[in-house]
Amino acid sequence: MSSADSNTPASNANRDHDHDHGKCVAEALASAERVCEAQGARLTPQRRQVLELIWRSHVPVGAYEILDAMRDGGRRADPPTVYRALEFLAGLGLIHRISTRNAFIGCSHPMSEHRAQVLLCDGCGQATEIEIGTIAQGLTDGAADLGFAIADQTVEASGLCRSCQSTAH
Amino acid sequence: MSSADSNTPASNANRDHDHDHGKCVAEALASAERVCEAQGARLTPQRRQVLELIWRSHVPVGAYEILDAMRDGGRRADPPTVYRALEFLAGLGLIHRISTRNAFIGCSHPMSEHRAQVLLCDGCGQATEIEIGTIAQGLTDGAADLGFAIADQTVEASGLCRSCQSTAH
DNA sequence: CTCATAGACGTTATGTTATAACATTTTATG
DNA sequence: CATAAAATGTTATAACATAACGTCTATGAG
Repeated sequence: MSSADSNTPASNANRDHDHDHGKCVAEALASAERVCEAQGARLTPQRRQVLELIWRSHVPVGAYEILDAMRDGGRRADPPTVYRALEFLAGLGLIHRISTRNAFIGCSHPMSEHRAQVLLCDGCGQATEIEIGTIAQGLTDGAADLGFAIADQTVEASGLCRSCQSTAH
Repeated sequence: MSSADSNTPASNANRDHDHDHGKCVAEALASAERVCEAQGARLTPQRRQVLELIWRSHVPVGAYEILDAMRDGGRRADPPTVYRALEFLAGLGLIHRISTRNAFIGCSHPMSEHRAQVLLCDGCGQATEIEIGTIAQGLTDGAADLGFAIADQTVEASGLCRSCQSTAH
């Protein structure tokens, strides 16, 4: 087995560029099955395919890339098909929308309630989901001081991951 | 003069729904002049108009709304005209792009270096820029722990502002 | 002054992302 | 099987953004 992976889905926060990605995917699909089961939701073949396509890498994937990939796979598909699947998956917390990129990534720990943050590497394009409780809470509290009740948070940062810093000259 | 305003541009963090908005606009334009002066940048009539249109309210404004407003004002305009002005203004920190809304707001304290957060009310639509240093720093530090060097942050939260909570039933 | 330059702006066309609206099929269930 | 709800198909269009290239204008060097 490869490099620095641990056994938890959340381990992608520390993943290497050459981690065992097959495992990421397998875990993600297994989690998805469990989440759907638990919620009484149906992970149809189409939804599953979209989820798999998103999990092909840790680079956020655009809706139309997914669409093209589905068509390459021989399936007939149109934008609403993809967006419906995305809406479904996001609703269950199985994927996250990356607002600054108009793209989507698989959620690395969909089973737990979380308010995550995302790091986006300008070098390799990979997204890394992290969860710093003090950020989510600090934002909630800071807003509350102004009487503002937060329902939803979007926290995205771009920059360079460790390996892309080494690579850069 | 109206309600709870103080004299600092940053006061919009606490602004009331019926604050003296003329003052917001006047201050914003004055700041813009100073920033441009300081940077050797030119606040052309067109750029100034876009900035004024963004400052018509604290609700994030889409590029095509700006475009329509410019046309209503009798000026001929096309999308690149607007996007160029937006790019210019954002480059100087005079406006911020709201990624989760594909829209823009005037920056409430453009003179100072800052890594702000934005609160978006789902009721009235207003955006409020806040600056909680521990959030920006916590994110930077948390990323650094993973070897990730943050260059840029996007922190947006949606929910209900104080007055929209009162209003809601 | 006039010429060269760079920045700003005009103009056309197109690329990219997302959703509205309504028809049809599939699935779960009584 | 009948039925209702969920999922999907289908067409069309809305909404957001930029590429590419041409023209104008302010400004400074000579």
